[in-house]
Amino acid sequence: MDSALTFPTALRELLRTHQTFLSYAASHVHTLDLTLPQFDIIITLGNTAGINFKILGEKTLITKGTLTGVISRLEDKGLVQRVASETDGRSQIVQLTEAGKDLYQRTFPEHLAFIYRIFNDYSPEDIATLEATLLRLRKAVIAARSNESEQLVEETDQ
Amino acid sequence: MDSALTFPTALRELLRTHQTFLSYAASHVHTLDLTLPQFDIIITLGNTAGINFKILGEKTLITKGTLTGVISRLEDKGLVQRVASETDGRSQIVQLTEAGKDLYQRTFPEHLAFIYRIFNDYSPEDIATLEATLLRLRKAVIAARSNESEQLVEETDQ
DNA sequence: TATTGTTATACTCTATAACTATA
DNA sequence: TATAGTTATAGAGTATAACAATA
Repeated sequence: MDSALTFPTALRELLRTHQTFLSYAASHVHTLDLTLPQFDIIITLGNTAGINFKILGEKTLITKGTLTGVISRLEDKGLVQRVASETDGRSQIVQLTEAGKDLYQRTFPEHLAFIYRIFNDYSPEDIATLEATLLRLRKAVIAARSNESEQLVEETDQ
Repeated sequence: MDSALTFPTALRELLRTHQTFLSYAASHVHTLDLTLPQFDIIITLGNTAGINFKILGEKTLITKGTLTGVISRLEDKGLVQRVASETDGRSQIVQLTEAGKDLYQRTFPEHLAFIYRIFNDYSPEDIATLEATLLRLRKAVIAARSNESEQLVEETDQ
């Protein structure tokens, strides 16, 4: 036991929980011959008419330079396509192709089912509680991140 | 097509929560000039006398080939050192150097404090509930992972 | 001038397999 | 034969900055 630590060690487990979960989720995604960022793009585009690079990057937390490469690889796989924006000549819309839509509709429920195996011993109420807990956590992280970036903006001069 | 999703879309938020959290945690770790896997090694080695590659890989979910590179980079930074095992000629023990211990003792509490900013609006009971929820989730993921593949990772409780 | 997306660079992580040296 | 760790390889993501086209 780490009794020397003055901070709750359970928070170390929080980090480990996230890591373990991501590793588990990735093991399914890799069976689709996709990376986690690539699958993230697919499910973000799912059930939309297309999203431009700027918004897509904000939603997936992938910076623009990286996003160009990720989208190009998905394009090479025939899963997404670039379409010029009609309202802004600088902007490119990223859409799922028909193959991409097929993949999304086939694998997203499959992915959720894979995730659901985790919850064998959970009651429906347990799952609802977990989802509410995580949603609140997500909002709290976003709030903290906002405060952080404000501080970073203030510190940009070093 | 709107009824195509038979699974709660809230689980999509679960993925996003993990991602958002990791991104937030990474933003602090990067200020230490460390990557997330490197920091993971540091906090795993913290308050231990050293761990060999095999166990270290199991704890951090980094495969051996990758681990060699990660440890070498940390060695280049003077934060860890390799020590030959006295009982097994094949085995290398990885330890924090004095600089590594300093870093750990200075930054782990700092990291937890950074994480704690998320919980501004949480009561102590809320935090306890969240920790219990996540610990249960972690155990459930490990159980699902065990069922999924034959290569079981022996988890040591802390 | 500011913004959108691309290109270029250098680094790190990842998975995999072949390899060595011990056991 | 099996195991612990290294090396080699190819691919992918990351941050960062410079850049072109458009607003």
